[in-house]
Amino acid sequence: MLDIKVLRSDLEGVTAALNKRSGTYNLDEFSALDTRRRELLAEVEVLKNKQNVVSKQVPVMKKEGKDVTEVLAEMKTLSDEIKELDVEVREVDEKLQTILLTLPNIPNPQVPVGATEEDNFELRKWGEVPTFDFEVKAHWDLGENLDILDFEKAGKVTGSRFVFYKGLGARLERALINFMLNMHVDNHGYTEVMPPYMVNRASMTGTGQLPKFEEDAFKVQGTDYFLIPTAEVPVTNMYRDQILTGDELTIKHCAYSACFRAEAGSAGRDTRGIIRQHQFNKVELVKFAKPENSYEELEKLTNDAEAILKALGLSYRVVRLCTGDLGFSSAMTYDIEVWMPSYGRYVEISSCSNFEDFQARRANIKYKNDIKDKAQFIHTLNGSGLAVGRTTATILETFQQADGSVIIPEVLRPYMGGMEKIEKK
RNA sequence: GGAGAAGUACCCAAGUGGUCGAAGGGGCUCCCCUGGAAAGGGAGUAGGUCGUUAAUAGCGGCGCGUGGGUUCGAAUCCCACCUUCUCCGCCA
Repeated sequence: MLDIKVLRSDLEGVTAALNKRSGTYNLDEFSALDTRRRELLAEVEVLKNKQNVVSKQVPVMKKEGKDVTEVLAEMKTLSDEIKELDVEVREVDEKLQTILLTLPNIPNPQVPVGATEEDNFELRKWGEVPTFDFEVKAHWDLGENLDILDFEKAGKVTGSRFVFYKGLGARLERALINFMLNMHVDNHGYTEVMPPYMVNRASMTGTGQLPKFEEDAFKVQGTDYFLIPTAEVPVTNMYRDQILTGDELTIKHCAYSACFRAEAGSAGRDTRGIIRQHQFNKVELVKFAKPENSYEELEKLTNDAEAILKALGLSYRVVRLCTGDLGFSSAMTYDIEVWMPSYGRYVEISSCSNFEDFQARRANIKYKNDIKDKAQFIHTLNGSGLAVGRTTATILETFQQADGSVIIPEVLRPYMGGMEKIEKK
């Protein structure tokens, strides 16, 4: 959520900044409602003050034996007026709130202005793009041939965009989860969390999924719970409505979770394989930082995610998303894209963002250095470290052999019972 | 899921319609006492948010789990919901 005071003081500047994103934003309605709200408040608060003052006099008058019936009659009228105005205030407030909750974050000035992913800015590349002296197979073919991925059974059991991992496929996915978590906990100083996979409406609103993107989420029928689209939601909301102390920061959490996305409107994209599923595994990194060092923390967080790809020996690049490609809540995002041989291009495997105080304002997460200080909003950050299914897909494709077997990256072998290769039985 | 109990400030806790933004205790801060400390004595102690404003100054609105309602007036009465605890049921 944007700071209403900033909107008031620099409406044009904010409008211009938002319009660098995809979509167009007009804040005239906001402006009118905001003015109306303040007019109403000024009016009703004078009346409430009068009501408070007189209410204190009534018992005194009664004690003195004075007749209060006339005063009470007058107060009844006042009370009715207040109620009417309060209703109006509430209506205006709700409209204002809806507008505020549907406005995206202001891009950081460093974010390149652009319309589509074509305009993202490539910052660095790591590793050699793998080459093959045989015809490259896609991970879905490799997976089915090795009998470690089964799309057909998942289609029968559930529906499209689901998969069964089987045998060493399941083992590989699980190995990756453990490898990633261990590295973030042991080498990067994150505290592991296992979050709930369902969250309430307030949490979804806190991180920015609601109210605007309800159709992207799976709603649990008969409840007001949603299946989490990412562990970011429960982990960030752990600290909702809290004032943290300065010496607690930076808080760093990592969390494995299954993630659930309706992917409404994405039919036809990445339909084959495990790149775009309704349910997928992800290890997420979440940070709560002081504003003065949040961008430093974003660099570190991105490096922490990159460390996984380096250890696995997968070639990747890091791009800074342009304004047109930037997510709703983010002020700046680095995407890490891994080389996917079957696609013949880089594919997103991690998205690392600084939300600045956008989520903190929605979720009401603050901190103060000293007890005497005024509490201020913290900055929240998060990034995938990494998307596990996409990592599995990349490993299968990158380390495939001419005979259809796959060499297991060395760092994963301890997690795979020392096994070096996945091959057809 | 059923039955019961509870949610008051940093913590414990009193308060069933009016002068209650809220007794009392603990804690914390300051002062006295002391060579210094403890004990003892005294004083202070919502945080937040919204509006007004140049202002983190004043003033005002809101605030006793959350949201509604009744009333001239609600921590107190009514309704719904949330959370915690106890018992029962069910279950991994």
